[in-house]
Amino acid sequence: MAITIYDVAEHAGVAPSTVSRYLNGYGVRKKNRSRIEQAIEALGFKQNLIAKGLKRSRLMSIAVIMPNYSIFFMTITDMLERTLAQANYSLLLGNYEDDLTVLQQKLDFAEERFVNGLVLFASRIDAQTVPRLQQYLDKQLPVILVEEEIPGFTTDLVSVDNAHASFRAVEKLILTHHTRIAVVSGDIRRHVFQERLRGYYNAMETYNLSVKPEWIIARGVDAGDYAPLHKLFDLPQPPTAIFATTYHATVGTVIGLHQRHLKIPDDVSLIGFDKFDLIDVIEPPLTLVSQPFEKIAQTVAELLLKRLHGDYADFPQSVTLNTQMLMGESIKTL
Amino acid sequence: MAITIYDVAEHAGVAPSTVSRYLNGYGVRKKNRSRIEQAIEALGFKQNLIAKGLKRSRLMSIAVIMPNYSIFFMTITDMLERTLAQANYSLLLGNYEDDLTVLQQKLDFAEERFVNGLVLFASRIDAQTVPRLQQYLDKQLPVILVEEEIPGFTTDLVSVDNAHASFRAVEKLILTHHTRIAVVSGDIRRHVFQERLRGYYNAMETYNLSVKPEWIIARGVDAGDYAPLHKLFDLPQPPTAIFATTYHATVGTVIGLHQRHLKIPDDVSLIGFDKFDLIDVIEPPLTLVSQPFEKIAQTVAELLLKRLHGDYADFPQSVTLNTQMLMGESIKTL
DNA sequence: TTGTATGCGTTATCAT
DNA sequence: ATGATAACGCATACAA
Repeated sequence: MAITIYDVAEHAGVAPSTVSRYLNGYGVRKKNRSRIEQAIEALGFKQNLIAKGLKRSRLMSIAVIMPNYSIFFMTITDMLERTLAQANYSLLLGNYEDDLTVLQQKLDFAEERFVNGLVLFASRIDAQTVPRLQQYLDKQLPVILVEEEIPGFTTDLVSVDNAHASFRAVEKLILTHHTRIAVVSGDIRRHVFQERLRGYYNAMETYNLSVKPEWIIARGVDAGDYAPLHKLFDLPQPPTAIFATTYHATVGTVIGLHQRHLKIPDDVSLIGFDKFDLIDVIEPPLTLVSQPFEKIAQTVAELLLKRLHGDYADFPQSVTLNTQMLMGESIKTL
Repeated sequence: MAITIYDVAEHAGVAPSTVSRYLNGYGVRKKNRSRIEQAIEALGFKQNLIAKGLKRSRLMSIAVIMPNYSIFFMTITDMLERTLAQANYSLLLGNYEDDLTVLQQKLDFAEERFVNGLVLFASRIDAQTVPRLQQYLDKQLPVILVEEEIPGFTTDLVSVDNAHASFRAVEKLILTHHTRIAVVSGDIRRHVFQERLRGYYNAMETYNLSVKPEWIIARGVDAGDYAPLHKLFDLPQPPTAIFATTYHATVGTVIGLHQRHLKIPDDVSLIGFDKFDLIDVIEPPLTLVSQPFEKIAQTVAELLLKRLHGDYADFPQSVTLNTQMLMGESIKTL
């Protein structure tokens, strides 16, 4: 078969266990070390991850589980892959389709494959799943939550300042004298979008502006369904500005407005969320709340690696990263 | 530790090897079978994939390697995951960033993890990588290519009728009396886009229409760079129709035309490629060449599973699936 | 068909 | 610091 530590040991004139120790970073006499290194080089030896796994019950892999394969999750995952691959971890991908039953299956699936840890993009995860996740932690399997916390589950979390970012975004509109500001929100059942909506309410309240319920489009502008958006402009006093709290809502709003022959920013001002490639193609350039994807991925990876090394000193960490406001030309000063 | 086949064997009053045989679908006496099943149920036994892997040198996983995490690849991957998970295979994801050096690394990485097979989305893969891929095949590791073949490498391939689909698309424009038809193409270095372009040329030639070189925008309308598109309409005789050969090109073209205040289809007719969710949001509904994602994924999975079962009877298979033309309202009859 | 015994490649325990 | 040896959980050659 392949080259094993026995072959290396023989070639180097030491015992297999010494080779093993060398490979795992234990102390080895200088002379032996160089001989082993030479043998490894000469023979082209590579560790057998399965055999190692059989002892360790871990396969040097990280489960990355998300509610769907959207561009946001995949962007983070992509960056995660680069960092973790360097640390010799592979990614085991899972899509739980926003279904907690499927999530349980994926968690089982991942554990049966002896993953070393879990990165979970949480979406509407409730108490029923918490015990299952707790089992991961109990088995010393780190769980890092991204974007959204899970009520009742204490673990590391990497998220952004959703409420604050939204506050600033809406404030920006208010300071340019907009008072009738509508919101096109992502799925309001998700905590992250509730937070962003909360930022909106806070801003409106802070500046003593009243909010009409009909200004809040709660399910976003999903595939083809921009009727809610149109209703906005059938109001006797239509909004002069829109705050879109997610990428899809942003793009959907742009097209919907276009469809209605409303020009940005002349007829309606817009501030959106998330800068992905397709957004560059929109005219005028949009003013956007931009999430630091690279930084998110980096933070997740660092935190995960730290836990994998057994360092739980600062557990649980909750890292909140700052978003950035990209100034485009989609806001008109009234 | 966990429950092993030894525990099951003891509980069932048989030898461990009998349990193993049962688990692997070999003949077992009826009485023993039911006792084993009962024991498994009672003990909550689950196979240890690592131990199994140590014998088989395979970890019940499939490497899915792609040049980037675009929506096309992820859509297929998503569907692949569902089918393969049912067959107890996990997906090991890799992004080779359109870089053949990285691809080699990913191939090594996957093999070190003892994947059972490989699904490869090929993009501009040349002869230098072929020997490495051939090694996979030589080790009985099936390699299924998706969308694009690799010159000099013989293996299973699942693709769509790119040239034919493009021919029909352009023909559709021609039959509605368009003669000046431009193309916004995906990266022309990729075989798949060359094929689509070929379909265009074929159609034009078939109908005795001449093609001006300046009608061919070869790099697509990438992030923000729609200058090439604008140049089209600075021509003394601008095109009356555009054929966009990829999703990005399609969306980019829509926005670019909008930017230029050209209306679809009144000013310019458009036929694009690929129907993803965001496209639903475009007005008017576009006429599109639609790829059968579900069918592609299904075919890949079936073919892969067949190979994994050791059935190479019809190797190599080249399955070409039919695209569909979705009739929208983006073509004007002149 | 079933049981026994051995090996897959590594790590860990125990001496030395 | 090093070497011999026993696991880890399963599959299989061989014998029965």
